[in-house]
Amino acid sequence: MSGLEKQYDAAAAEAKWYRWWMERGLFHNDSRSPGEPYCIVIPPPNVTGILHMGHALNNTVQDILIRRKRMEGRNTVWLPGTDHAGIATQNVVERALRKEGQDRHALGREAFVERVWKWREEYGATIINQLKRLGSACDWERERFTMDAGLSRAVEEVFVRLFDKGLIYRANYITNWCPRCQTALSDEESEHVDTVGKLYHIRYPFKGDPAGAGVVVATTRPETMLGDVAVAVNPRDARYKGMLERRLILPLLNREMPIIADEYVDPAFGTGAVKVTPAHDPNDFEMGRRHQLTPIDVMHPDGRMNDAAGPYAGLDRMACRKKVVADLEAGGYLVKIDDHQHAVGHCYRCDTVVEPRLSLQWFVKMKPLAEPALRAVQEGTVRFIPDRWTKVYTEWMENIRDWCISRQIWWGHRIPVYYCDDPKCGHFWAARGGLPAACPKCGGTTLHQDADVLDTWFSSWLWPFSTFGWPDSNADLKCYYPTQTLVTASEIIFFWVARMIMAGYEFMGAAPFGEVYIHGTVRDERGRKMSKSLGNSIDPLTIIDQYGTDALRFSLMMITATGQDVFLSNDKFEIGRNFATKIWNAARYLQMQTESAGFTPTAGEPALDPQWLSADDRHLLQVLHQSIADTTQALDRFRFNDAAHAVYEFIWHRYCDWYVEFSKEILYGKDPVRKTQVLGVMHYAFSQALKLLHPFMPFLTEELWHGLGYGAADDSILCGPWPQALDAAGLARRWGCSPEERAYVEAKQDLIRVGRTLRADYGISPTQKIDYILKPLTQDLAARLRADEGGIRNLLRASALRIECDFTPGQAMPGGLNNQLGSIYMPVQGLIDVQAETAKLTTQVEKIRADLSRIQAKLDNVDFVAKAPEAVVDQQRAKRRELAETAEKLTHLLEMLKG
RNA sequence: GGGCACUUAGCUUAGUGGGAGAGCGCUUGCUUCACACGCAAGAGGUCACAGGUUCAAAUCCUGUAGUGCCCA
Repeated sequence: MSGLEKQYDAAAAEAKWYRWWMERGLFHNDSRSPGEPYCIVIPPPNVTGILHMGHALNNTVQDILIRRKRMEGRNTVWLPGTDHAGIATQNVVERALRKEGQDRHALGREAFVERVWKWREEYGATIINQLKRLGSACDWERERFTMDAGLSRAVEEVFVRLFDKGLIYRANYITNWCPRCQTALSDEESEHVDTVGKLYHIRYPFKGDPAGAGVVVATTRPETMLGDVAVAVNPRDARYKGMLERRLILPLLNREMPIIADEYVDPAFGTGAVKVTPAHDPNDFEMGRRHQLTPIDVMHPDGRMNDAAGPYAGLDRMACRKKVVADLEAGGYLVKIDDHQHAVGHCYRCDTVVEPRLSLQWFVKMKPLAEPALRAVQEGTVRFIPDRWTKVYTEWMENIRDWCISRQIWWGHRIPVYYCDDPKCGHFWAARGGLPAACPKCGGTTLHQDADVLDTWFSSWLWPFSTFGWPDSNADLKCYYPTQTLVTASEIIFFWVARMIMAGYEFMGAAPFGEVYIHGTVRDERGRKMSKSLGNSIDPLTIIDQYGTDALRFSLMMITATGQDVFLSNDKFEIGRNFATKIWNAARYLQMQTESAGFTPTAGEPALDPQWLSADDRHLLQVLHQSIADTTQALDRFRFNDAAHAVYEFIWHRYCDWYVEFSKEILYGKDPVRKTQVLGVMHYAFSQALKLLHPFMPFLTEELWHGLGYGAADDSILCGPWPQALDAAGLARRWGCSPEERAYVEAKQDLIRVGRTLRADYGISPTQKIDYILKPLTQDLAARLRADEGGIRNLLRASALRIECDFTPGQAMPGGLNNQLGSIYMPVQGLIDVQAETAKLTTQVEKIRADLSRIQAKLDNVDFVAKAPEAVVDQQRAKRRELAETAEKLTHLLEMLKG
């Protein structure tokens, strides 16, 4: 056992032990490893990403689960990796190209994709390395990337199967179009932001009556009027009866349009008449279809107006809006402009306002896939924690809409659909293994592949099995699928969790995991989401440098209630750092005492002879086992903050505050047998506590595990076993513990606290030794307290301690009371402030009398006595007795004071 | 517009029917032989508001107000 340095060097320990774990392959398992499988797949971070606090929270939780299960002897695999983040990564590389004065179109598709791969080789490991700094016990031999050959093959396989089943189709439809990224987005990728916009009321005159009242329509996007093909009203709307035969003239473009009747129109909204723009609005598109109207697309993919916009061609959509409004006003068509709050879709990648736009895209038919996935959650095969997410999931699944999976970008899995270029044939089909030799329909050999790539989530939804080699069958896939726990944030329940469950049933015939733990969102002190653009992020790596990885992890867990959002500020991380320092110093004390006693510690349970154990020893052992039970149970219930609190409370407030202080009397004393016993208790308790703490603070605990010599040089704390809690019977059998004795020790601690308060009240310096007198309630207690006299004296910093059952103060002196044990007096010559002391005791008596009368009122209530459970009534009676006794004793103390 | 969550000490919060707890901050004293990133003692709460259920409500129900999130 080498001496521990005065200061814990977190950075050194982190580098040392992570390498050490890796070298020993402690994070790796396979189907041949012993134990029941326990597997987690990581929510793959974007390859472009850098670690933020959300990742820190997410991965700390996973690491705690994995390390704990590993210690319990399970065959654990935590599978890590990254996703290729199609749009985000393409954006990053395009930005780099622009800086060089290039663009991807000039470069060409093949060269561009090559360039992205090069970028990924150079920067793609950033977040992986950051996950390692977080201490993540991932099985790095299994690291995957969604663009790997294996995962790409899985994507192709899935596409072809769904295509052949008729679940993938191609259609002209209104999709969320990002004019900046120039691609379609899925509904989930368009984020609605409440915006105060304008509602423009525009008059469309009747044909032949240009100055007449016409029909007034309202719109939030006036520039889309250029694509109007009709105006719709509700058929039951009396205001428009008889107008259906008349025709309207579209202002600015002077296009003649019909008025149509459609049930969709809400007569109560605005004027009850709506413009119909099938190429730029999903509802209008449906209406257009119902009435056989030909859509007019007035916009280029980049958001500029096209030739169909006539004089507005070439203008950006926002500039066009201004000009259209000005022209309408000039022409006398603008009736009014109201403020209007509505939700506007924004691209989740670049925050550009999304344009609902008609385009030809690929979709997945979701209803058939959703059915088993919905059932799985309703039947409890897949469980959400906290439970409330079940409802969110269910509602989304029940109203599921088809998934737009094609993206007009180059970085991603290219859609494996091939077209026969023979104009007489026109066949297209999905195929595995690249460009086919000939068209299966006409035999033609001029073929081309679809230009689009797939949504990144189309590869992520296969993650729990594609990462294990699917579609090939193998031992690991059989062993680890289904995985056990998925840990993620609520933001991607729809994007990812729901779709994984669907894919699991469709392709593996089983749910991909049994439980989904949804943790909260990391926010700043003011409750705002941390984001780069707000500049309110706290960088986990800065925190790691400043406080250490363990401090970051432990602090996060201490302040994060299950499933609640977490509010962070820099100084919150002091919790973990201070705790780490506390533990370090407790270890130094233990090591120091161990060395000077010539004691050899062991990791396991020491041979403790119950006949030598003191009440305080047994108390600590009981409290330890309570803490083991509490921590274990909290972890089972995903109550990470409760688990962290349980360990913190034990180490700091039970072990350090009381037992270490108690131990000094013996360890600085002369009884070698007691020294051995106390050191045995301490090493046992400390080593078990380190184990409980290991999932939270992996580095510090490994450092101390070795530093205190608990394992062989090659033995890691990570290898377990996880501590097993003894129940009351077990504790009694093993060490002769009893609840009664536990209560005695806690009463003794309270008595010491009362004595310290007396000292503090009289402003006596902690260093000044003074006398105390204990007056126990019974001779039995007197005997017990005498046996503990040295310890009590030490903790009170008393020069002398008299223990007398029949003590009566000869003069007024400060005193205090413990219910179970008796009174404590502090004989201070000439210092007693009778008035202050009387006031203090009087307040105490008054408070107790108030409590007493409340309880008395309860017991006088016949309904309470008749209807409340007997145990509760008994408890109240016991309490009444206890309070009455206390009041009596305090009154006695008061009388003494008066002399 | 629909749904979900939250409102407890100055701050961050735990606590799902029977004694209001913790961490930080604050006050006082202390460089006490592991630790000042510490020790000891202490102050501080009409549990958002209004009703209801119950012998009993921070806790269950209804409503109101405020805050946040999700969906349309």
